[in-house]
Amino acid sequence: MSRRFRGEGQHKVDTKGRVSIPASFRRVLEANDPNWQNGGAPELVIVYGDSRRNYLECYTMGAIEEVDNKIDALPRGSMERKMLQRLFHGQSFPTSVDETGRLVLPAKLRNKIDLDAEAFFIAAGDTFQIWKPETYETEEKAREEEWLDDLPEDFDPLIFLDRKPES
Amino acid sequence: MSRRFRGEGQHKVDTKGRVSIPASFRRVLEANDPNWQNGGAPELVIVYGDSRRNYLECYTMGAIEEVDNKIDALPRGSMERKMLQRLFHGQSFPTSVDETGRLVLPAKLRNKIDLDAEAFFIAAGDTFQIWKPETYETEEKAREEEWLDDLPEDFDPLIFLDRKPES
DNA sequence: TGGACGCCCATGAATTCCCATGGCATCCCT
DNA sequence: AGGGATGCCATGGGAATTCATGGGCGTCCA
Repeated sequence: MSRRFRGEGQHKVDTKGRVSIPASFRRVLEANDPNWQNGGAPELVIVYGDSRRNYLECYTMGAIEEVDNKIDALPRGSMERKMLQRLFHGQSFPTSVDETGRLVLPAKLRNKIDLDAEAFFIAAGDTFQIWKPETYETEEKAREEEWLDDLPEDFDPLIFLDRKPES
Repeated sequence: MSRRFRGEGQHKVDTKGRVSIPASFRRVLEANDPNWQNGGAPELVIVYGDSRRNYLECYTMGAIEEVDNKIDALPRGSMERKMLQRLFHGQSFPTSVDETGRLVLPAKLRNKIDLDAEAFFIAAGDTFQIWKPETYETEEKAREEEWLDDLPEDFDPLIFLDRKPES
């Protein structure tokens, strides 16, 4: 079925660190978990990264496997490979969604992004992210505004779609 | 079949947020949904955007896939890519038209464009838009009038067809 | 021995599914 | 041409299911 996540949502985090994920995200996790079977709990991998990253990035089993394959293809001992292994193998946390559609975020992960009572979820292609709502609001929105301010009043981001990427 | 939507229409929105879409739009959605098969419910993606946008934009599966591909082609980590991902992956809602030809607009989306008992539909190339009738009337019509006022009495828009856009 | 975590159950609200109606237009038969 | 019969269209209502969220109880282990 669908390979990409779509949509956003905000859910409560209880004292145990349990948090529902948007229902539509569950469907994507299920569809991209080769071991998933009806009724079961889909697995996923949460990549939390180094101290500078202030959100959690969630990969479907299919997506993380793709990443793993790409890492395996890099020359052994190369810096790139080391860095990516640290990020995706070291700074990550494999888990699964329970039968009621919830994820359990261990204290360690919650503290890392300073999450308390609420969590904000947003789709980003073939992964989705979990943010502390305030962080998302201030950091990301601010960055967005700033960026938009450099553009004409009635600018429509869509023009990027039809422009060749520069760089 | 036809790739573009054509026409406009107005329909009632019931208390559950259900609203019929113009019948001709359904044919286009069906024709542009690779997974659609006779009798089934065509899927679509509703992009609602940030707080400044006061209408909903509906993409056929074919159209949204094109957008996705273009986003994938942008450099990872670029601002453009992030912005477009936020808009098309985050601020969007995947759904489908049911067997009776209706769409269900969740409260969140209805509130966003302040929709109540009626919804106005208008074709826009390979997408169509949903407006609160009053908003469309005041905002869009006004904008159109204003624009026309700047042009000579006997101006014919067809001239644009053969002219390169100025950018 | 007290968290941290896994598992089971519970509930109100939102959402989906299924069925129903009246109105129009079209098609077809006599 | 008259007059159904047919079929799609717009809309409504209620039942059934899923969601988001909360609480309790064992258990493992530091």
